[in-house]
Amino acid sequence: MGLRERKKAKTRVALIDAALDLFLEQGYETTTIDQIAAAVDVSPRTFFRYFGSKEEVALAPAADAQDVFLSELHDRPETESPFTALAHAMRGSVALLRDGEPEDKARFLKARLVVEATPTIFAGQMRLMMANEQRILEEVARRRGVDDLRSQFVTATFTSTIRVGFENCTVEQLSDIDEMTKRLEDTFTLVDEMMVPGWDR
Amino acid sequence: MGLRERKKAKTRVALIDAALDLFLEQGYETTTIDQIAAAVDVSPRTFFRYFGSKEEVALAPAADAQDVFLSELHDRPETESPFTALAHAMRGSVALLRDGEPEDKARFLKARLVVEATPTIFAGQMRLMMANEQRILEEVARRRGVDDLRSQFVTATFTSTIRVGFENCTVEQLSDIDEMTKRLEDTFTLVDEMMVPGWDR
DNA sequence: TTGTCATCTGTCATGAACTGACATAATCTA
DNA sequence: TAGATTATGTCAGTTCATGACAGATGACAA
Repeated sequence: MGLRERKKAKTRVALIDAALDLFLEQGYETTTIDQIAAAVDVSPRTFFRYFGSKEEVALAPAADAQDVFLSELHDRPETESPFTALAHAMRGSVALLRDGEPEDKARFLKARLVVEATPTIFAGQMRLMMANEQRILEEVARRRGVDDLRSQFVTATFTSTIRVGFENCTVEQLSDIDEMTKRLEDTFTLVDEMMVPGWDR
Repeated sequence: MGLRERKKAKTRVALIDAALDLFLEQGYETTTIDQIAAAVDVSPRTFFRYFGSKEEVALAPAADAQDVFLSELHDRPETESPFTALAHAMRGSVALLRDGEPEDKARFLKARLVVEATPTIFAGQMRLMMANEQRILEEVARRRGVDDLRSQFVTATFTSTIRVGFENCTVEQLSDIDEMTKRLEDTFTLVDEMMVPGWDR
């Protein structure tokens, strides 16, 4: 990796970190692009060369996490039923985060706090999840052999499960990956109880 | 109702209609507040006295529809299980629209086309749905007697059902309420097949 | 009817989020 | 080191959104 590429990656991360810190400190709406750019010593125009919008920088960690999840999903064995594969892919993604760089973990949790605190960003995350749902649907349809209403419902149910699992957490729970994992498992268990056996086949 | 109040309601509807027509004609991003205001012969400043943002005018019909749904939900008999009450409230809302003023119907369908065509607005609709979900959750929790993970899941499942039912429609399906109803019933039937009896009690 | 009050509306000024154009500076490659 | 690429800064301009104030309009009582 050349110097140019390394510098770019560094600037990108610096912009995300500076933005998240400012968002947490003084709120998303009240911090300006100028402030974020100044904190990293680049021009405001350069900010927009890294991120298409102010919203995008706040959602960058979430977007990255979704890419990780998708990659985990594609690595699941063919024998697993769709929902089982989805659940394990989720567990794998959380594990990667837990065992990864502390800075990455901190960044992810900060981003979650910002999302929870800002309706605009929360909506953006929903849009992100919906976009991701299309990619998940492809995998579910592939495993089931048909792209029908049921495949869509299995996919939507997974999204709901994740959403419910992450939602309504206290700040403590939001800041602790183990707590998150526990909550997630409770929700997966609940789904198991509520669904007819073989519902996702 | 006094003249002032009538005038206000008229201006509001005129702004929505003008905005939706412009959005459909030339796209959401490219139409300006100035254009919308000019089409209704009011100042741009006045537009913002009726709607907090450009997004809000596009989502006004969706927001109104959600209020109707909530009202239908509260009218459902106590004996119905949560999901049954939700499904019937949805049927009731659609029926009200079907049998209501043709202009209201046209406005609702136009708004749906705009939402489908515009990612930003789509995200906004998600935010609306999430906000509404909180209100739905209250009713589900009330009927079940407890606000727990299961109540949240029942609520989220309903939201998913509606979303899947309305999603991936052709423009024709989007423009025809009977088609929408049919699709919705198919989805409700599917949920019935996939869930364990009494799952929402 | 008329005068007073509350409310709505238009005008103006301002700030912040973007975007295109172009020049400069940094990196890469031969 | 020279020349090609690519990143960055500067500048000008558009649009969204909001506060302040003045004028217009409907509401209401004497």
